[in-house]
Amino acid sequence: MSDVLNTETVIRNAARKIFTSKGFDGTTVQDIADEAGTTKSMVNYYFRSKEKLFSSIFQEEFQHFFAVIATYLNADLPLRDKIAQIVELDTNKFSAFPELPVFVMSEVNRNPGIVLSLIGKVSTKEFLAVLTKQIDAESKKGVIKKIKAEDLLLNIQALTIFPFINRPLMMKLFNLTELQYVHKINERKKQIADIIWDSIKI
Amino acid sequence: MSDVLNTETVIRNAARKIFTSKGFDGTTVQDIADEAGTTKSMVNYYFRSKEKLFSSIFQEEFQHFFAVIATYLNADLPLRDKIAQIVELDTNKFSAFPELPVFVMSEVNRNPGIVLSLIGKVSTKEFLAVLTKQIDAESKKGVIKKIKAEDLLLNIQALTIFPFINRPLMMKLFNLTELQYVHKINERKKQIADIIWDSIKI
DNA sequence: GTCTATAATTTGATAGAC
DNA sequence: GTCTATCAAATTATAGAC
Repeated sequence: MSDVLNTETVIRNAARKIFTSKGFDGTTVQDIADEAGTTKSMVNYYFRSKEKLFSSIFQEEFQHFFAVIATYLNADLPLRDKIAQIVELDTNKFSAFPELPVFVMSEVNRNPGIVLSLIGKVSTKEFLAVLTKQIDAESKKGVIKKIKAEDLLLNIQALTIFPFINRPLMMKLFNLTELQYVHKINERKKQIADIIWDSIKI
Repeated sequence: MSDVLNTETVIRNAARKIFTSKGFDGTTVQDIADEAGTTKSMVNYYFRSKEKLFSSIFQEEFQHFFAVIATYLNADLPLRDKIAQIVELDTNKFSAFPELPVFVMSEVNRNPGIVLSLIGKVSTKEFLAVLTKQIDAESKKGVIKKIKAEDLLLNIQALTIFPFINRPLMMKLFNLTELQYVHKINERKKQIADIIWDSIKI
């Protein structure tokens, strides 16, 4: 592994940084070239257009966004542990990449034409099949209520992700320092898992 | 009341429509002029600059965004009813103005320099004082757990608002029609109130 | 107040020398 | 592959006629 990255990689890394922090509309090719220490021509030479470069970056980030859930949704764990696991790992991921939720959510709403076509067939039926079966089994045993897997997932994501989207407002309105914000995010791991479990247990 | 609106109002309404749907970065003065059926010159004549016009619109929308909570947070209602009331009214509001959550959340993250200065002193201490006292009283009676008012509010907002931000993804990944989406949003009113109440009741 | 014209920059993208 | 130069279009904003 060389320490010197080739130009294409340098540009890609610069583009990821700028796009994820300023969005497609707020980013110029010049911004990316400056961040990469090169020229607009080089950006267009390697990626043909701003939109193609953006698409490439978004696709990566979107997969990153769903990576934890996609991996652990079908794990062989009791439901309660699975919920706690997903909340824990997603919180850690978004703490490491705090701009990821805003990036995905903003672009999906602001530039659906560019973005939604990239998402393609995630075939949600399969995506949720194992979890649905698990809920079915545990609800027949009378351990939990009968709920839709997609609703369970929506509530987990809402409670986990919203604070990352709401962060500037939370810090402003609740007068939080960066440290207090991070502390609250970590405290929430257990709280969220409890809220979700309480909402489905019998 | 005349049916004919003056130019300033027409421009303001056009600006609200374009800004809330495309954001500050995605909007041009020309877009607004076209929507208003006038010229760029007129937009700048009345509002001096794109940024000043945006600030004016954002301030209005931000107040709109918090209107329900600000009104009902200190209402004289049992906590359980108050929670249900806020979820119900906020859901109705965001159903009528579906772009409001994305607008506020995106701009707060993408253009904090323009936006956060407009929010000013909402003096959260006062904002939450009554609710905090109410929680204190009911928790001393042993009816509910002892929680921070700000955390309760955060969870209510997360569960209520997130589906409006996540809407394009939900519709795509869960294969929902517009009608099914609206139906789910309305079903969630009771579900959210129950989730929140279950999470704090003893 | 409203318009046309235009200034001054910036944008995304390409041409062409090396 | 990398650069400079350049294009055509678009951008925010202003000047000035009416």
